[in-house]
Amino acid sequence: MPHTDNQLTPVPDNPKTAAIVDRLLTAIAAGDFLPGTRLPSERQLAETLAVGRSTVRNALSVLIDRGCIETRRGRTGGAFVMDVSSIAAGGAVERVFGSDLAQLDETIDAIALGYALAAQTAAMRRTESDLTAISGALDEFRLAVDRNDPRGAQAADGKFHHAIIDAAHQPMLHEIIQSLDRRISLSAPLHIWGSAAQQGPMHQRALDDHETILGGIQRQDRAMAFDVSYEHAKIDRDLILGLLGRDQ
Amino acid sequence: MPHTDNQLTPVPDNPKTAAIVDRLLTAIAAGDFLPGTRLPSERQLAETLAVGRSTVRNALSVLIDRGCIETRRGRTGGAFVMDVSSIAAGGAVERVFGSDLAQLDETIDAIALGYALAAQTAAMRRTESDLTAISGALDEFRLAVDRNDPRGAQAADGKFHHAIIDAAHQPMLHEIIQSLDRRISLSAPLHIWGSAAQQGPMHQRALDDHETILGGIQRQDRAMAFDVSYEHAKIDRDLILGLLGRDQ
DNA sequence: AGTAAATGGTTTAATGGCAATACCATTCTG
DNA sequence: CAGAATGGTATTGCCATTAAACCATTTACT
Repeated sequence: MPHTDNQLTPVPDNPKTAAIVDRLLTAIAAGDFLPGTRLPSERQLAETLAVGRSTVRNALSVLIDRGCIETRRGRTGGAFVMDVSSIAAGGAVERVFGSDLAQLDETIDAIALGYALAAQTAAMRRTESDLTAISGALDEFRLAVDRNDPRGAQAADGKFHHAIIDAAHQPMLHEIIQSLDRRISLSAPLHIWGSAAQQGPMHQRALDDHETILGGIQRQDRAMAFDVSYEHAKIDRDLILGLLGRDQ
Repeated sequence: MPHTDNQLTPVPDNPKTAAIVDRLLTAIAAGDFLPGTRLPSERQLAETLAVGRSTVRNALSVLIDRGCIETRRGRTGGAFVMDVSSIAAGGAVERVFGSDLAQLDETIDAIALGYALAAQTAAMRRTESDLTAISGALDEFRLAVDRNDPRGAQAADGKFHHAIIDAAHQPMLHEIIQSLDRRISLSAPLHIWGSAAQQGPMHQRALDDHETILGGIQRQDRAMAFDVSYEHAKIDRDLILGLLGRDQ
């Protein structure tokens, strides 16, 4: 009965530094900067973000502390995104979500709903060229799985889901899903398969799901697209819980 | 094909003040503070938001400039939320969305999708007590419409939709919808019916929609819940376009 | 080899958002 | 009329942030 949600939560300190950390983690989580990749130079980030270089450095030092990046000097130096395993190590999940595993589950559910809504909407709005893009990404994924190429599979997987979101023709949906993804990814990157031991079964399940989802979108069967996407997104849940060493 | 969305948008200046403006607008848009209502005192806001009173005042002055609130002094003074018509006047919509009407449409579509997803999810997850809450809000709404009580109808409408979102049992969905609502509401409050001349027909349409939505949720007919909610949310689109004096 | 260029790392001083505090002006309550 | 609660104003100081140098390291180019 009482629906009094207080929006008036405290404002964080060091707001600019925090905002930069936020943006960089978002970009990393979104796959704009894959592990091993170099971030833009400090001077460039300062200009892009319209802040001083010192502030950028403060933000970068936070990311270094969290083990998300490391820096190298020299002409070809820079800030490099750490490998997934390095980030996942050291209990990053616990550091972010603490003991509140319920919130983690809730976040994953929200992400799953987001992807499912995207697939459902894509089923209604997709054009022929959308279908071409999705099916192209699926072919890539299948090829990478056959080749036992986890890196390629990861890239193709991102492309596939991205193509579906594009097919929903709703840019804000894209933003929302990304911002939700970030909440998980900053501690346990979604694109985590590269380090998973049980790649094989996961990839096979993902491949089946992808094919079913594409079929649903092609036939404009939105219930199918929704349901399979929803369950599919929960793969990440299993992976993360596996990381935590808990079976539930 | 190219899916390179740059997350690295500039960091705003005066971040704390901006954050407070943001939170207050969200709260207002969410209906936590209805028109005519008094906001918490400056000193109280400062404590709640964990900022200095000067910062709160800076934020309030922004809201005053935008015509969202006005202040009165004295013991019973404070910052009062302006009436809808006052906010809607003066081309506030144009000021925010500029000439980019496409983005406005896109935002409304995203909101509609959000409400529709909430209704669909509610259809799957609702408990008996959820149904009681929704149906209670609907009764209130019907009563207010019969009484020709626009204020009451507005309040009951908010309650109805809120109850549906609650029934989806996904708190983040609630956050997301609110943050989307805010983008519109800060310039053209969604709960705008109080000032609409064509209250009657709108209320009747809303009442019919509400009943159909409740029926869909009761019968767990998620397609029905989704579709009617989606179209229902577009009522706001018609209202805003009407405000703009454009027929499309 | 040697110079230039591009990067991260460091220091410094100036700026300005913000916090803390006190006090004034206004208006209602007792 | 006194007190209390509010918005409005002014003062002071802190510190996050900026800007501008300069240093250290590594690579590219001549």
